[in-house]
Amino acid sequence: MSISEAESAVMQVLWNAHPLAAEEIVAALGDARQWQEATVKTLLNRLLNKGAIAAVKEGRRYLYSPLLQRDAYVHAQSQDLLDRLFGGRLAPLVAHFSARQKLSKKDIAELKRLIETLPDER
Amino acid sequence: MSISEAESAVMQVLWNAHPLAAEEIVAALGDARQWQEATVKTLLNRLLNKGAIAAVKEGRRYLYSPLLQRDAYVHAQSQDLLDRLFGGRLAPLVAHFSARQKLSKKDIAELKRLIETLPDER
DNA sequence: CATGGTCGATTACGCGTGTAAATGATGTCG
DNA sequence: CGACATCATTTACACGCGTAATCGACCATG
Repeated sequence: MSISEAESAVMQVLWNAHPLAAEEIVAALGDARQWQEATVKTLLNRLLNKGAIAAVKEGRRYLYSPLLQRDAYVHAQSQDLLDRLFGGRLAPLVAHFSARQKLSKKDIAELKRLIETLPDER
Repeated sequence: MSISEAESAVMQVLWNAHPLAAEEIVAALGDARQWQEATVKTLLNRLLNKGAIAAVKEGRRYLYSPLLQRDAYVHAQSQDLLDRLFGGRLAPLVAHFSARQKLSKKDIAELKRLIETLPDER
C-alpha cells in the first residue's frame, strides 16, 4: 500500500511527465540516482503491484503512467508528519521554522501574501 | 543513524519526561502502542547503539534519557519532507494545505498572528 | 548458600526495501 | 528461419525494522 523512498523517486519522474518508457525513466533518474536499469525495473514492478502506476503496451515496450495522484501522495505524507510531530496542525510547524530562523525573506513575503488571501475568521 | 517509526515512539516518551526506567517507558507507551516489555527493551537497545539515548545505572536498573534533541529530530524530519516534496521551502507546503481547505479557522487565526510577528521584508 | 525473581543483553524471525543479476519472451535482421 | 538484441518478469540477497522469546547476570530471601 505505501510507497517507499526509492519508489517515490520513480513516481516523481512520472508525475513530472508521462507516459514514459522504462528507459526514459532511467534517463530522467540518472541525475539524482545512480541506478542500474534493472533496479528501476524492479521499482516499476513493485509500483505496478501496488497499483500506483499503470502500464500500457506500446509496440515492444510498456509506457508507464501514474495512477496515484501526486497531490494525494503529498497530502498523505504531509499530514502524517503533522500528525506525528505537530499535533496534526499546520501552525505549529510554521512556528517551528520561524523559531529556527529558517525563513528566508522570500519565504516570509510569500507567506504574508498567502495568508492575506485566506478568509478572515471574524 | 536514523530513528525508525517505532523507535521514535520511545523517544517521544523520553522527550516528554526523563530519565525513566524501562518499565515506566512501557507504561507510558501502553496508551498508544500495545508492546510487550521485551519489544521496548529491544528498541531501547537499538536507540542506545545509535547514540540517541543514554542509560545511567540506578541500583538494579537503568534510567534512560534522550541525547538526541527533540527539536533537532523534528527539524530534520520536517526539512526532509520539505526537501522531498516542496522544493525545500515552507511556503509551498502552506499553500498546499490552504488549497486543500485543510485549514481550520483556528489555524488561520494562528497563522495570521504568527506571520505578524515576522520581520517585514522591506 | 541455594533458589527464584527481575533486569538487561542476546538471539530470532518474517517482511519490506534497496540494489541488481538471471531468465524468459518477443521482435528484428541477415 | 534462426541468431541476436531488447524488453519485461522472476529470482536473489543483505540489511533494517517490528515484534518478541530466550539467556545470562545479579540481588534478595529463606
